[in-house]
Amino acid sequence: MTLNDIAHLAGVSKATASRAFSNPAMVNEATRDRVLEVARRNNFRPNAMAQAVASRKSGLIGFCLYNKSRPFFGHTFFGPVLDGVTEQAKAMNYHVVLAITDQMQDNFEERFIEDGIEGAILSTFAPEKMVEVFRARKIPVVIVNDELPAKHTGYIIDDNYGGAKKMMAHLIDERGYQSVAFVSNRLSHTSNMLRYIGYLDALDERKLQPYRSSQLPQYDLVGRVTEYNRTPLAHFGLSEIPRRGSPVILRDLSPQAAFEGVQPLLDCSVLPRAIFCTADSIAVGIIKAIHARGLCVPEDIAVCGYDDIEIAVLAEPAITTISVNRNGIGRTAMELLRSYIDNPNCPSKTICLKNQLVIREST
Amino acid sequence: MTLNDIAHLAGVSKATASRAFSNPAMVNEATRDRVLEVARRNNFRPNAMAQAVASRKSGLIGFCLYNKSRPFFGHTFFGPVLDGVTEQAKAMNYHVVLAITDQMQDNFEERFIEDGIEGAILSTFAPEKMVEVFRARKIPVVIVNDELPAKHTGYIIDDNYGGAKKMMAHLIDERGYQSVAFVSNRLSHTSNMLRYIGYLDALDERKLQPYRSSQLPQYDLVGRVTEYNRTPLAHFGLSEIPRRGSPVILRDLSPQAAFEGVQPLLDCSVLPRAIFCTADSIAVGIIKAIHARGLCVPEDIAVCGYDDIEIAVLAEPAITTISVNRNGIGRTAMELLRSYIDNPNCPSKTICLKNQLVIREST
DNA sequence: TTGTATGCGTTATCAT
DNA sequence: ATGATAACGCATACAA
Repeated sequence: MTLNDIAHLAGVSKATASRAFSNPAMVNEATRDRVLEVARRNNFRPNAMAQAVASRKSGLIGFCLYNKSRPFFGHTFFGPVLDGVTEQAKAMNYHVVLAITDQMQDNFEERFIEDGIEGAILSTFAPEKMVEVFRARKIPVVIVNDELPAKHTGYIIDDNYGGAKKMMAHLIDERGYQSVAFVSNRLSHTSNMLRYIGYLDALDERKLQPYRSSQLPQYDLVGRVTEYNRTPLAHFGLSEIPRRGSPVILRDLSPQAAFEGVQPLLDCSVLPRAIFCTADSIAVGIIKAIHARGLCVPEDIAVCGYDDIEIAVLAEPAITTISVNRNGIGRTAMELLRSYIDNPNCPSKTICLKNQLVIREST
Repeated sequence: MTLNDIAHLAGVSKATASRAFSNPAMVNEATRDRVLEVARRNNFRPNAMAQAVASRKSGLIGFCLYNKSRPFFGHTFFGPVLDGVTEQAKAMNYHVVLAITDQMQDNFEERFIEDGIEGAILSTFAPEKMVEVFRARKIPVVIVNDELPAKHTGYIIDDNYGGAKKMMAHLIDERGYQSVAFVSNRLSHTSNMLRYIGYLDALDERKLQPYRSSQLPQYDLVGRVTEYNRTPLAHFGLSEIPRRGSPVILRDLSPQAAFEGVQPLLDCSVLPRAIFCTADSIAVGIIKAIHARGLCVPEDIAVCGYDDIEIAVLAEPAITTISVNRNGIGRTAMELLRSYIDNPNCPSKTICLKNQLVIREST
C-alpha cells in the first residue's frame, strides 16, 4: 500500500493524495475526506522514510549520552531528563533516537546521527570537538548540564549556583550552622564547580570562612584538577576554580566513596557543624560514616545533599536537598532545540532552570 | 555532498560508489579505496533516510513504553532495560527510537512507529491489541516482562517464580522462618502473580502454610482482581490466581503505600516471622512501619524485597533481595527481536532470565 | 483546487 | 568488476 495506490483508489492524483496528509488545508474538504477514508480503510500510513528523503526532514532528533560506563539512561539524572525530552518531542511531533558511547571519541559517526537527525541533544561531558562535528553538518545542538563556548548552540543547566546559595542560606540563617564543610566529587564537573562557588559566595556574603582544617590536604585534590570548562566560570568573573577552605574531593559520587573519603574529615580535631554535599548519594555515605562513629544527624553534624533523587526521601534521616527539575531540563532542551532547528542562526543561549530547596530531617 | 558528487569526483558511476559503502567486497580494491578516500576528504556520509527508502531497511527499532505516568525511562526498571536494548542495538548497528504513552490506546500510530521501524520492543502492560497492530504491519515484536498468547512474538521475562522460590528457601531453610507473610501491589501484574505462585509453591514443598490471619481481609483484595493475563499461569497448570493465606495487597508499590498498607498486618495478634515483599520499595516502607512500632528488622520480623534497585543496598538495614538482570533483559530483548527481524515466521518464544539472591541485613 | 513532472539520495537489476 | 537505468515512496514547483 503506497500513496499511489491510495490515489488511484480515491480517484485523485498522487499529489492530491499527498496533500491530503501533509497539507490538508490545500485540498478540498470532500476530496480530502475521500482520500483519508480510503487510506483508513486500507490501513495506510505514509512511509516516514520516504517523506523524510523527499522533504529533507526526518522528524528525528538524537539524544547522545556520554558516560564512561553504565548506567546510561538508567542513571538517576539522565533517565528523567530523557523522559522530559521524549514527552516534549512527542508534543512537537518529533521522535527521539538514542546514542550512547563509553569512549570520548567521535564514534557518533553512525547512521542517522550525522545526517538523519534534525538536531541533537548532547549530555554532560560532550567534548567540544563533538559539537563542531555536528555544527559542520549544520545540525543544531543543545547541551544539557554544561556550557561551552560554541556558537549557535543552546545550553540547559540547573541553577547550581543559586541552589547552593539557597541551601547555604538554610544552613546558616535558618539553622545557625556557622561552620560548613564541603564534600564533592571532581570539581571539574561544571555542576560541582558552580555549587562550590555558590557555597563560597554564600559564606562571603555573611563574612564567614569556609570550613578548613590543617589536618586535611589543602590544595592537593582540588589542585589536581587541571582540565575543566572555563566558560561557566566566566559568568562569575573567574578564570580558575577557587581554592579555599578544605573541600573534600571524592573519587566518585557513590556512597562508598563518600563513606571512605569523609573519614579524614571526621578524624579532624575540630569538626564542622554541617556538611554540604554536592550529591544525595554522597550525603547517604556520609550519614552512614557519621552514624558509624556514634554521632547523630543532624544533632551533632547536619548533612545536606543535592539533586533530590529517590533515596533522599527514603534515607534515615530523610535528606534535606535541592530538588533539580530533571524533567523540565529535558523538556526545555527539546524546546530550545526546536527553536534552533527552525532558526539555525540564533546566537548561543543558556537557559538556567530554577530548582527548589526541600527541607527534610538531615539538617 | 551526495553519492553522485562522490562518484563524479572519484571517476566512477553512482552504482560503484554505492557499492563501495554498502557492499565493499563487490568492488575492486583500488577503486574502492579511491572512492572511500574521496568521501573521507569531503566529509561525506551516505544519507541514511535515502538508504532506508531504497533498501527498505531503516536500521531502526522502536522501544515502546506503556505507563500511566512518569517516570517512563527514568523508572528503576525501564531505564536499565533501555540501556541494555541500546547497547545491544548499537552492537548490531541498529538505532533505538522511543515512544511513550500514558493512555492504553493505540496512539502509537505515529511516524516511524508503524512503518519506519523494523521491529518493536514493547514494555509491560502492552495491550494485546497493540501487538496485533504491529503484526498486521509485519513488524516483529518482543515483549518485555510479560507473556501473551500472540504468535510469532518474543517474550523476555525475569524468572519471577524461581526467584521467589530461591528467596523462600533462604528464609525458611537458612533462617528458619516458618511463618512468612506476603505483601505486594496488584497481583494482576504478571511479575507479582508469578512471585506469589513461587511463594506458595515453596511453602507447599515444605508442608508449610502461608501466613494467614482472620483479622485480615481474606479474599477481598485478591478477589477484586478480575482481569489479568492467564498465559503465564498456564505454565503452572493454573487458570486463576490462587487465593491462599492472607496476602496484603497495596494500592501501588511506593514506600508510602506499603507503610500504610501494612498496618493491618502489624495490628494482628499473631505476627509473621518474615515478610516477603514483591518489591524493594515495598520493603523500605514496611521496614519503616516496623521500626515505628519499636520492633527490629530482622530480629523481630525479617523483611525481604525483590528487584535489587539502588535503595536496597542503601537502606538500614540493607535489604535482602533478588537481583533482577535488567540490563540483560534489555540486551536479550534486542537479540531476540533481531532474530525475528531476520526470520519473521519464527514461532513464539519465551526467554526466562536467571536472577540472583542477594543476602544482606534485613533477613 | 487539482494534476503533471521532476526531484530527493540511495539501492537493485540487468546488462556488459 | 563496472555502468546505465529503473525503482523506492513521497514532496513540491509549476502549470492548468
